[in-house]
Amino acid sequence: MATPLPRDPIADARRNWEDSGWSTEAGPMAAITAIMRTQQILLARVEGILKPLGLTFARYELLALLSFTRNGKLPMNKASALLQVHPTSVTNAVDRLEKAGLVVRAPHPTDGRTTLIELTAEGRTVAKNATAALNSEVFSQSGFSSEDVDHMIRILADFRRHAGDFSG
Amino acid sequence: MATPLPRDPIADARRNWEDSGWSTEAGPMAAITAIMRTQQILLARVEGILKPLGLTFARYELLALLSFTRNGKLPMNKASALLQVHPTSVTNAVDRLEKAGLVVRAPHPTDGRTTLIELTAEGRTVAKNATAALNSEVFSQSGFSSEDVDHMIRILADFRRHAGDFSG
DNA sequence: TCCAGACCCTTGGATGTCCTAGTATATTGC
DNA sequence: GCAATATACTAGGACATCCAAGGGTCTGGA
Repeated sequence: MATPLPRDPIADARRNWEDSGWSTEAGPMAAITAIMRTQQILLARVEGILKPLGLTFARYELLALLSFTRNGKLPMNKASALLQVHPTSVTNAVDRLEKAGLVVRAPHPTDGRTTLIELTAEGRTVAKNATAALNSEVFSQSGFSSEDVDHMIRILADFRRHAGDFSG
Repeated sequence: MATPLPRDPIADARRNWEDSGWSTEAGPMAAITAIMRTQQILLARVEGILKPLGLTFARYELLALLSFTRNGKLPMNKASALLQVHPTSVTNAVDRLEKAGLVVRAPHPTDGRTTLIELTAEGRTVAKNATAALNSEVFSQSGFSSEDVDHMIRILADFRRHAGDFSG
């Protein structure tokens, strides 16, 4: 990470692919590899901002989701569906957030199987601060031009819809 | 994954951002969140293909990198730099690949600090099979149009260069 | 020549993700 | 009404990633 490489390793990989007879697949391979790498860079930035606040990206996402609900409550399974992560990942995040006093678990009033996650007052404050920090430190200077942002949102939304994330 | 959501959760998040006074940051937030989710979807596909071959994406990347070198050897630190992951991640991957007989560790001829990773004959075969599987099962039907692939490669390369990945 | 600082790899610890069960509660269908 | 099926959450395990530390090896300047 310290020193930039002299050449783009993904462009090199693409050339290797083409030289090996996979010309058709070289482009998608390069695009997918670039997405993987970009995600890694962005995640590192986000976690760097959240760490001083005692949060990780996974926990922040849950906190932010709760803060945008009307009453700060959400069933675990709903959170799992909206965040599109495995239920055990939500259990893990809630365990840690609860230990930090940012959320509490509460029984569902009518369904005994369901557990509600409730934002605490402190959790709401931390969520607000974290959002402000991410907006000013990451999102407002993402490194993407405005046109590129729009373009990516469109491309990736098409992809996600096609992958079955949502039907809208 | 089972059932698609009725609406795009990222588009909803974007609306929440705008309603909270973060209009400027809403776009980049949505784009970045979409990249995170897309990476997750793609990684799951890739791992699903590699699993029957006894590989994970991390191990495959190392195997593929080695298979494209002239003699199938690479110093650990070089692999770490090219794959752009932490040195300990390479140690971890090599440990498992070595246990599986796909690579071996060898001392560097002139620098006593350095360890070389060497592809075994079996490792080369597995790498070839894995690449063929990924090309036919993932890259050849990525879900991105040809234009979108080109566009993303350009956008993400700009981003990665700007982030310090490479200087070329 | 020789030692301090730089570099390389590994170990140990914290997190997160997924999968596979296992337990408890709801729902459905006969 | 009761058994079979479906749903919700959690425990345990496998992997991967990063960071912090530690021990071995080089190298350059005094």
